[in-house]
Amino acid sequence: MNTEERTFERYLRSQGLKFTVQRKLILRKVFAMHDHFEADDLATEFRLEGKKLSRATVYRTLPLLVQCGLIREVQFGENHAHYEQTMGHQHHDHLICVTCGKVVEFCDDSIEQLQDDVCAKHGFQLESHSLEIKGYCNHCWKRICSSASSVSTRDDEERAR
Amino acid sequence: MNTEERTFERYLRSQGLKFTVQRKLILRKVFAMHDHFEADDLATEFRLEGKKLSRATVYRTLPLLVQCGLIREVQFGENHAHYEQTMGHQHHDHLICVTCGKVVEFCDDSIEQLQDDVCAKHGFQLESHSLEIKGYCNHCWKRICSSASSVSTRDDEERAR
DNA sequence: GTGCTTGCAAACCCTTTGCAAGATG
DNA sequence: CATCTTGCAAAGGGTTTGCAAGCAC
Repeated sequence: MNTEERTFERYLRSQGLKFTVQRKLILRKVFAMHDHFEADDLATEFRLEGKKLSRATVYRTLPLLVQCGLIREVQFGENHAHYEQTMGHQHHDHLICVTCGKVVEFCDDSIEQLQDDVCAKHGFQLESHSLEIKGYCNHCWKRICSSASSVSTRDDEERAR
Repeated sequence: MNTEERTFERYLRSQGLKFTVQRKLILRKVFAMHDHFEADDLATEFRLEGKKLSRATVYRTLPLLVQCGLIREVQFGENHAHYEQTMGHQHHDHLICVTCGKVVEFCDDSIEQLQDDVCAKHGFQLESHSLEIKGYCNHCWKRICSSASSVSTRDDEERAR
């Protein structure tokens, strides 16, 4: 059993909850995901692998993983939840390309520091923060500049897959 | 006709769209709102005033107002959209109390500058950004510290209304 | 008139929940 | 064996959409 599993099990027991097969499978899948994922991504993968694990269980388990600090919820401006691992990933924020949807992670200590200052100034006790910058990535920006008439949108990209 | 209306009308015409009664009513209501609002807030107000204006029309109109720059969408970590006016409101970000839900607006030029730098470093062309800091407001933090056993949650606050 | 808009209701997506059957400690 | 958990399917919010009737230009 690895670190995440021990952390999760300890958390569950501390709450009088049980470390079930399903919860273990979800934990493993979450830690096998690269980058960001949605609740539905997990459910779909389980279905594809032929593992019986209902959407409801996924939706019930993710908040537990958030509560014990193994994952965090991130906002990408869409009206549904996205998650990412916290372990082995220091805190970071996201740059999102509004054209192709590409997400770039970045970390900036100065910004973090200034956020602490803002909190202090307004008498807030900081708990978490999320900074989401939207713009055009290098690739898309060049394409827009070179041919303003035929811009590929995120929809086009998705259709192309 | 005031500035917002002229802006909206000009935008609509430029797109071959029409400046209907409903669109004018929604625009006015939006500019009569204080702070932040949700699509449903508008629909509900119209209903209360006895004005016939369907939810569908509100949902169809808000994106138009975003596209012409009169309002912007803001994320508060809930899985549905919130909006705020842009005119007369310089760019700002939000501090959100995780306990009582209070939202405080703030503006920090240094943070803005650093965001520009981050974009430049990653070859992004900045389009917009949103910084959302969650924490405990002064009031809630004191209450938590003084009585760790009886913390009022946002749910409690809502129930109390 | 032509074409964009509206209202309605149904559909949609993401998420939550009640319940009876099944697992866990 | 008491309790927590699961899967199912139904319900729940917020949002979108097809369609026929209604307006704007």
